[in-house]
Amino acid sequence: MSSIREVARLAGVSVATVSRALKQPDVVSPETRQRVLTAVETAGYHPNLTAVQFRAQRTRNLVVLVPKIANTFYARVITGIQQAAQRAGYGVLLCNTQGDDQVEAGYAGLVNSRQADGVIQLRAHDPFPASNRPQPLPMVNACEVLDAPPCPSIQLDNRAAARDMTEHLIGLGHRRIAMIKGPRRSPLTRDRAAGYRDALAHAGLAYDATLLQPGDFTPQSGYAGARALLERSERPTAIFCESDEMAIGALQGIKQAGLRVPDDISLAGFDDIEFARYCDPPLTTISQPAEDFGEAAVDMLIAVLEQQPLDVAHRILPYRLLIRDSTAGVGPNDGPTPAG
Amino acid sequence: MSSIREVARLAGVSVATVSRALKQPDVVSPETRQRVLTAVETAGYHPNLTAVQFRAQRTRNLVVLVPKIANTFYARVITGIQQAAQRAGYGVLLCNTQGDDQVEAGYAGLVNSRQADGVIQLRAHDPFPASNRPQPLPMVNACEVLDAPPCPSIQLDNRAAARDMTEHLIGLGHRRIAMIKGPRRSPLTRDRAAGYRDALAHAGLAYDATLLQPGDFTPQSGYAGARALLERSERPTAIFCESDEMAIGALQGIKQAGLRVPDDISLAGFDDIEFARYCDPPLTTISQPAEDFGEAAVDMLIAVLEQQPLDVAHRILPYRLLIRDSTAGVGPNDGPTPAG
DNA sequence: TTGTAAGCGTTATCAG
DNA sequence: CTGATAACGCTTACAA
Repeated sequence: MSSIREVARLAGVSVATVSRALKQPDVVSPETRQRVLTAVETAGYHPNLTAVQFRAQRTRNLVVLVPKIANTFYARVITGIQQAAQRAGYGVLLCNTQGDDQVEAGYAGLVNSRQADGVIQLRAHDPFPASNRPQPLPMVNACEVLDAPPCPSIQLDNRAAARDMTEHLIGLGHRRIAMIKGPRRSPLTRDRAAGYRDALAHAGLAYDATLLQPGDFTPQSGYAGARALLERSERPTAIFCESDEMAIGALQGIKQAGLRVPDDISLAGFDDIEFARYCDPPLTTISQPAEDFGEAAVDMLIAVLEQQPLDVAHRILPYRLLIRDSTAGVGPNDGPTPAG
Repeated sequence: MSSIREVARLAGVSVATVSRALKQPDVVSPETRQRVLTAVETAGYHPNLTAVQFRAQRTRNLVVLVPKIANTFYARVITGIQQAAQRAGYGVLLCNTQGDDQVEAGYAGLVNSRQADGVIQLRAHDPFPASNRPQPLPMVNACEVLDAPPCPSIQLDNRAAARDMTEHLIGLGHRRIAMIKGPRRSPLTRDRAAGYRDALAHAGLAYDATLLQPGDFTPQSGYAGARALLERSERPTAIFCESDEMAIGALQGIKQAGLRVPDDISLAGFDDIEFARYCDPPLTTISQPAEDFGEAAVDMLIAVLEQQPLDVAHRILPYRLLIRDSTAGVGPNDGPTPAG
């Protein structure tokens, strides 16, 4: 691999001139510039970016901490991140963390070891151990956000979205609305559950903790949650899952129990993943601007890194209630229990 | 950020000793080592990896060129890549290329600019322009492989897998078996179509080009392909899609046409993505060891980079025919047209 | 407009 | 066992 020195030798100029000819072309004479360009060509020269980064004391690389790359929602967020980063001239180091604190800390260490300039964290957890915490903190927290994030953040108003969905179900006449929740610790779960309670309270409906099922955002847990709910003596007339993946599992569980959606039971998801509209029936859900999360995260992180002021440190992105065919009015046998 | 010099100053030793204390602890005296470690602690020192890479003239980073990160099959491959890379002490630069030659060439350039040591290419395309092609080529081609790859490769025996699936359908009594294909240019498409023809020929069935529909691996194209096939006067009794995502779209198309799977028509996919078993009915498909592709690619690339001999330069990974509920025998009305 | 030379942080070599 | 020093490739004062 030829270095700048080789080019300088070929062009009969100093290395400084080569550098200038490439980085500030207008400051060298046209003839020199041409000679350098030719030499670059014949030498097959490519600047050594590692050397450039080393000298510049920054890499223009961003670390992205993703709990699970295979999750289709995160995949969309990542797509947005990549696009925005490329546009801004930054590279992306994608790290699959499985939500493991240790692994996250390790990857966050890329900033300490100056392999990257900043971190985009897609989980509600601070990956920087108190011991080696860069100042100012080059981080942005997106999607699942800490309660008091030590950095800029971008999230959905999960509580409002869940309230809207629950109100949609209530509006259809549902009174026994179950919820299959996400991971216990997640703020997402807490906020969506809060929105669900908000809607119940607002409609004057009793909150019944036995209508809540635990889950972990996987189809398997949705399946299990649905089966458990259907075994109750008084089964719910609607199930609201905190993610589409769980709803897809729940849908299978409901069908295997011999019930129909939405005739016998309504089903709602959250996220609007690609397969939601290919479900049978297509899934009513909340659509999130996944790619926008990624773009916004990159823009804000770069602003932090380049010490530009942020107009909003904590952004809320809009959602949409997408009513498809998996939710409908309660059937004649599912309404309020007749008196007597 | 403190450098090795700061640590040396604090410990009252030379920078060389600090470096040794950290990298070859057994070569410095215990007391010195202890003093250095203490100094590292109080200085909050982290080695500057950029400097290390610069000096070592290698990064221990691998570039992965992914056509579409949001594709669930690739997501699994990536998961395998990450695991294997981490185990081997390599980092991963994940690049979403959308199958764009320009973008790929740009990312492959990370090797030329020494931001990465090698490339894992998941598409049948050589990302290195002839002009700047490193020698020896630090690349591995996995999943969708070039016909004469200029580097080690890992792939499925797509032709055999498609033949197996087609034979499964023929064994069920199907005679009019349609295929919804992947992108025209892809070797995957060509090989799977070849396997389909193999099976037809072997069973003495006529090959009917009008039973082939174009597609691009998206659910949308599967939907469109299915609708087109069902409009034929003599509709097929089975549809074999070259990917599960297309099969999921096709399934919706079939249902919307008022037909049942598998009663009226059998449907098969390819890949065994997570949602395949959550389809209604669960999808018969070919399962691929996606994570193994990733791991094998990393292992082979590292062998290339570290100039270790490869026992097999071109690996074939095993598939499994997964018979679920979307394929069944032909119905009484779907058999060979009665005479007269 | 161009050249000289320092310096980024690390490690390897060589001398002590 | 430890220290001094050169070198990796590049950019940028500063000098010419």
